[in-house]
Amino acid sequence: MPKQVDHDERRRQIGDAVCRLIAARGLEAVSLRHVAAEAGVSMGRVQHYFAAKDEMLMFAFELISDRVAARFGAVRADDPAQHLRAILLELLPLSPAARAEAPVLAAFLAQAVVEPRLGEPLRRGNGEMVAWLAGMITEVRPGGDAERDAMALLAFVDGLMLQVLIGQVPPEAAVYLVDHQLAGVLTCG
Amino acid sequence: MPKQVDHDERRRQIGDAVCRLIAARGLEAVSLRHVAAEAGVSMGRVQHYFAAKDEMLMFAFELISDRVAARFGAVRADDPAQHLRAILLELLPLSPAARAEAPVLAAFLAQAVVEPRLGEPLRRGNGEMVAWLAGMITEVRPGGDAERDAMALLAFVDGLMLQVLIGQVPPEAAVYLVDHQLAGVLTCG
DNA sequence: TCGTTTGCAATGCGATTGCATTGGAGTTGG
DNA sequence: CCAACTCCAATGCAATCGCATTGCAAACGA
Repeated sequence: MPKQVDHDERRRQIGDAVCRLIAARGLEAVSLRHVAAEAGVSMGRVQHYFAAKDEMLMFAFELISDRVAARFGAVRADDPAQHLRAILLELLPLSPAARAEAPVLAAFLAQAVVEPRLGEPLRRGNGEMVAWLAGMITEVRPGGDAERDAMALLAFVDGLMLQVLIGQVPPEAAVYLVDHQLAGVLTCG
Repeated sequence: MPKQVDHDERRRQIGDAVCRLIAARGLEAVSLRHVAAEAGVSMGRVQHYFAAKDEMLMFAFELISDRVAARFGAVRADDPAQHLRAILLELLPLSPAARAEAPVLAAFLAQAVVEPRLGEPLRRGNGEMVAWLAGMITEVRPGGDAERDAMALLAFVDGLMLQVLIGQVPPEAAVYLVDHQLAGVLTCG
């Protein structure tokens, strides 16, 4: 076997550069040359690890999806209600990690409107999220349409994420809104 | 005065083509040539009415903003609560007109994350919307933090619009969710 | 040592981009 | 009639795009 490098690590570095570009200047700024420059590598290397631009973008999408999932998985809480709240807040661009990932998510979310290949994994991820939220809601407040409340909560934090990203809602206000929304779900119907 | 045409009408026709392109294939499909082809005119004409691509995109943004505002203005209801509900439903891609405009709004919304010049008018429009919603909420249910509930409602329907657009939530379910959310706001805290 | 395979850098190519330029058809005030 | 002005079609141009091709350095098995 000749010269060997960590293939996955190289792909991850390039995918990172793609995400940074999307976060800073949007999806339309992603070109092979820009990605190579952002990653500090040659364009030949980018082409060596990704056969086509589209494959690179899909990899970047899976990369941030996995990263968001990892952040969710790292959330710990004693109380189920606190766990629920922590997860919802984790979706908002409050922490540095979330602030870096949220613009990328928003860009892919909008792209999914006109690109069915993005919509499919996005729907699956959202579906799992709804199922998890519904389970948590049932645990905290048995009875009632937990799945409906889970879908409503997810739509709410998704929209709130965008509002915070465009500077419409300051982060502290977003936390306040989430808390009130959550209270409404868990106490009222 | 030499040959005269309806300048605003011509700009509107081209702006319409831009919106159709965005709705069908996203912002990145907008090029002078594609717009000209979609509008059924020559590229020279597009250039004659818009000095730069950016100006054309901003015009398209104002165009759909005005159109959404017009749809809101056309909503009539006897009951303030019914008025509130009708406006919220009008934001979702349920009617043919809203279905055509929502993908365009979503594209500009995502673009506003990385383009401050879009964020400013978007924030102003959202601010007016929140003020109106808060007024209606106060009218239906005096007392309580109406502005907070208005912001929450707006974030909720914004997120729900995206969920419907990507096929995550069917339209009927969206109506059901809006009704329940509204009931929560107007009856509980 | 030598051939083979991997990992890339470099360059080229056709297509497409936004925009500038040119020129002419059509209309009207002087 | 004609100079002037609007409207716009056509074409050109430099830049950038995604992708293909080429070639070579490095590393290992034989």
